[in-house]
Amino acid sequence: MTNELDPTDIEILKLLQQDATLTNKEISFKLHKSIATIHERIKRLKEQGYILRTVSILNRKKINKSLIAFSQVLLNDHAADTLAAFEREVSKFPEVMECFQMTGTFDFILRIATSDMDAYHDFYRNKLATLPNITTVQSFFVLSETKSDTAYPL
Amino acid sequence: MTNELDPTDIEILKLLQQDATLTNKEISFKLHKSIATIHERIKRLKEQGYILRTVSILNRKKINKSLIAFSQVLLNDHAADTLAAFEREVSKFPEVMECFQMTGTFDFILRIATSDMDAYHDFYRNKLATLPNITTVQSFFVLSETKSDTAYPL
DNA sequence: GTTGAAAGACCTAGTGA
DNA sequence: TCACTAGGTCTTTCAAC
Repeated sequence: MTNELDPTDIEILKLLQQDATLTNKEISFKLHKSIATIHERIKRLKEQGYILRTVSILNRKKINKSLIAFSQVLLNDHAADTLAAFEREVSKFPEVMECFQMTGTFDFILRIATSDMDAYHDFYRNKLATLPNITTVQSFFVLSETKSDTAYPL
Repeated sequence: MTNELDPTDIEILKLLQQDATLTNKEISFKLHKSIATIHERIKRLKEQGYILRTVSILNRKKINKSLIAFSQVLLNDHAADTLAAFEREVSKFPEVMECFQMTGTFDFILRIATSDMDAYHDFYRNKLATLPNITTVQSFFVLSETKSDTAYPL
């Protein structure tokens, strides 16, 4: 079986990125295909790793995660071991939802979710700033969410 | 019924943030509750807006979105109308997955998904840079993903 | 690759405890 | 909150095209 996507696969992925509670039946109706075809396609898309996982997205304001920060971190040593150690340790903090190594004037960008500025301060002081080899941390805070999507353009 | 979360609700949300394909039966087994209880809880969590939606997360490298950029945008005018107009227009671009208004030395941060640097360049030149009132755009590119989670800590 | 059919699993609402 | 019930829906498989 081929490992490339045809237009039906693309449409299925578009739909599931927006709403993964759609049943095979509903998708088959939208795409004018049989239920078995849709079932087979989705099974293959999961097996071949196109679909990584299916998750519920929560309303962060209702679960007391009102403050989102993006923190840019610069290290004072760029040996592979140092970078790997930072990645390993920072990933353990539950407040850190994302960690990317970046091009440019800093090394990493972190997305940090906390309840408020006090909680962020606590995280910064007692967790992030205790990691070795950090030169600077520059943080920016989300004032408002204009667009917040997990779907890639297809 | 109250609008606060008890420990069972928290556990359900934790599970569904990681894997929303779990059946009520599986969740009831993990949490040592009846299926009816789990069903009732999840229904309520959706109705009360704790669970916003359920989506499939795709493998961006397999769907030709290898390049992720974070772009910091500074505007030359901060009237409410200007901000709103920028938000409205930038949200229309499918490459823009996220747009947040931020505290600090710039106004917005955008997460942009494209296939490669050529595609990013095209987006920048023909879409983003054509919007009015932009003073500067500073972009950083993801070198590697250390952690990429949609789940909030609970 | 696609289809329809069929069996089994699951969802959902309701009852009574 | 639970156990149980029952109807309806969905998933999953498979022989056949």
